[in-house]
Amino acid sequence: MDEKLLKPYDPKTTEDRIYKLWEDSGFFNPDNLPGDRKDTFTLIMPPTNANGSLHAGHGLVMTIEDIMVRYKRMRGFKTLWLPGLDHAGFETQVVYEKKLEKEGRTRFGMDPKVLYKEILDFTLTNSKNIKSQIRKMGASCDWSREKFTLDDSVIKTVYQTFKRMNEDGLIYRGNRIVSWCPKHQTSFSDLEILDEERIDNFYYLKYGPFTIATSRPETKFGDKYVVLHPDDKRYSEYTNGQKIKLEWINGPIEATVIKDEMIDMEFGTGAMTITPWHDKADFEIAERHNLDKEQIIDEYGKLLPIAGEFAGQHIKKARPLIIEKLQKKGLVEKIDEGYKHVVRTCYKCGTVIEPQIKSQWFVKMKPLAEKALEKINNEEIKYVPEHYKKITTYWLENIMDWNISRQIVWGIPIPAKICTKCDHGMADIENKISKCEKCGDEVKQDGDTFDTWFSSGQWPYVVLGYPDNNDFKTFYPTDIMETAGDLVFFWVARMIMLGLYVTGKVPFKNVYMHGMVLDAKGQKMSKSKGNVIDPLTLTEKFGTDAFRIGMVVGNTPGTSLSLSEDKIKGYKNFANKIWNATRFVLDNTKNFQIPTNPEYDEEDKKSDEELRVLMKEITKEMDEYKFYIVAEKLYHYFWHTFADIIIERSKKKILNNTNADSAKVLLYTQLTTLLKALHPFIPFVTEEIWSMMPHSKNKQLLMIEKWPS
RNA sequence: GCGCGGUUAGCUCAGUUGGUAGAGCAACCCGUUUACACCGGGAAGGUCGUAGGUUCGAGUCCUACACCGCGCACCA
Repeated sequence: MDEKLLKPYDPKTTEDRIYKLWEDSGFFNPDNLPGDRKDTFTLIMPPTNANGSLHAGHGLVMTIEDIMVRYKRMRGFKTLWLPGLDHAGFETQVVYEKKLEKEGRTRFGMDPKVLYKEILDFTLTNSKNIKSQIRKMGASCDWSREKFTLDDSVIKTVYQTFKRMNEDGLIYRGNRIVSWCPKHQTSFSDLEILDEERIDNFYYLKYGPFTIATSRPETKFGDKYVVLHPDDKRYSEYTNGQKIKLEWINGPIEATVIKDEMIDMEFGTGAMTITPWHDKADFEIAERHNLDKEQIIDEYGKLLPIAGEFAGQHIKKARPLIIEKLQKKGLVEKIDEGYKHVVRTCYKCGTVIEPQIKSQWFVKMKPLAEKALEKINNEEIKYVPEHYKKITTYWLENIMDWNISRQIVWGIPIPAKICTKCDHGMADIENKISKCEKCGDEVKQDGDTFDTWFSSGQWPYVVLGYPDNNDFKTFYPTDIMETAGDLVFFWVARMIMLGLYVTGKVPFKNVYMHGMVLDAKGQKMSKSKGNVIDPLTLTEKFGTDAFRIGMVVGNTPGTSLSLSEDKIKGYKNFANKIWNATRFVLDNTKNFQIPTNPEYDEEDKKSDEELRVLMKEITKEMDEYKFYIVAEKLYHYFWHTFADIIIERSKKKILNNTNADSAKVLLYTQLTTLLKALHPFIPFVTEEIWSMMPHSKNKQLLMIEKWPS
């Protein structure tokens, strides 16, 4: 017997060695797998953010996905798990900005090329670290196919898609309201914006014969349209287009009456003035009635010359001063304190979003969403857990156009030229256009980059080498997309839409969403709270196997998981239990030939049957992604049936030599079966034990053994 | 405002088509039996959020409500 077995199981001296064994075997690459494997199983790893180190959420991703992959590999599938790293556009830029800040620098004013190079170096350095951490988790992914979201091949395909969408009329450039973050100096899509409930003052201001209500008096300088509902009897004397002279913040103005059904007669006074440059709803009214639009607030949140004496002031500081002036002029009717409303903020820094009109690239989403809805509704894509289907279809049914321009350097440059005179935008992936195709004037390169999700939304077919690569033909559509629940719109829905648009096929047949990893008290982990659990500290302490099985037991898809050290510790004991049980089994089956047709006594026969039944159940549950229940059942069976009953029972039989052979056969075959079944969950300890089994000399790695269904 | 999820043993959570409530951890008692004290044996612990309804029978289905968490929304 192997001498290692005489001591307790030691993950530290085992895991790296075993991982190397796997990696050197080449079996992570589906092309090298033994046997005739007709059916493929493909899983694309969500590209890991390369800007930091592995956190608990990554630990969960690697665990669940590796379980899926190892199981399918053992089931005889030609199994591909394709790893990738994410440059993570805006996310990384924010991380890097913080670094710059610490060094007393700022990205503004920096040469974009220098900044880009710096972030690239930073990312590449960190990515080495990330990759070794992924290996630590035991991930059996095919490193030979690894991709980075800024690889040339990725950019090439993304450009092709942009060009094609543009030709198909799915992309347009235009002056539209965008969500602008005054701190980060970039626009966002609607998904990067958070709604935050706030309590503010609500001001009732006299606007000629009307009273208007607003929470943002600082936007009102240019308001020259008053909008009323056509059916509002209170205002029936006023007609659409009617001019009214009135005294306003900085002097007399002429206002125009607009009748629009969008007005809610119940709200405020039923009369509203509009600021089309800084409010989406107002913008739409202005578009409908073809009204003037004027910028009041600049990109940094400061008032423009139209604000007169307030010009140059930051809106936050100006607001009370403006109210003071209005009060002096007798234009404030009343102020409601404690007005509860929703403010939109930047999801990264919490700064209040200032809507601005900007000329940027937008994707027309309706036609894309309709195709996606069809495939989801007819179950060509299935969701686990199912309720994500409802969430997705609701979002798709109410989809808004997607702003894909970002004013940051860290990303894929938008391949387009912009006319310096008429602002016409032209897709130009070959960099050939030198004159505006509309007015013939000079053009300049679009300085913006793509929203990072525009490229990662194309990930499944991009990484497989669409359209000509063999991998694309073999492995696409992929089988499952496993990712965090909060990416259901950001990423999953967009992959479906873009995948259908570009390849005509769904990018994956199943979506499996896992929940968030919370701390032991069920609170969100955050650096400021100081409750962040580092998965690598846990694997260091208890072993990767213990961490992995601790992550899945009782963790149903979609729901968040509370992670505690005690739980992981319990599974460290489990790994050791298996280790010790193996010692007993091997000790007692020394020099014993396992017969091909074993004869069991009555109770052993029952036990043999019991495990077969269990394996049938488990196999079904594995196919239904119920890893949480399989892990628990295996744990329970191993400990409380195999160890507590079968091993204990065998002691007497072997000692008294009554039905000893039956006992020995049962011990050996059950251990063998259980090692295989446990392997996807706790790959290291099972592989290590496998190598010490007497049959192992001529045998292959456990990772490619046949699953005992 | 609309929607989604949750509410089951002290804690974390399971509970597949409705048929006498489960696991892990913690706590309690006993025990060093030749794989393992990173152990074994035993016992304890829940009117399944509330109120109705359907049913022979409801943790499970229906309806309201409460609380927690989350998402969506152009109410100035």
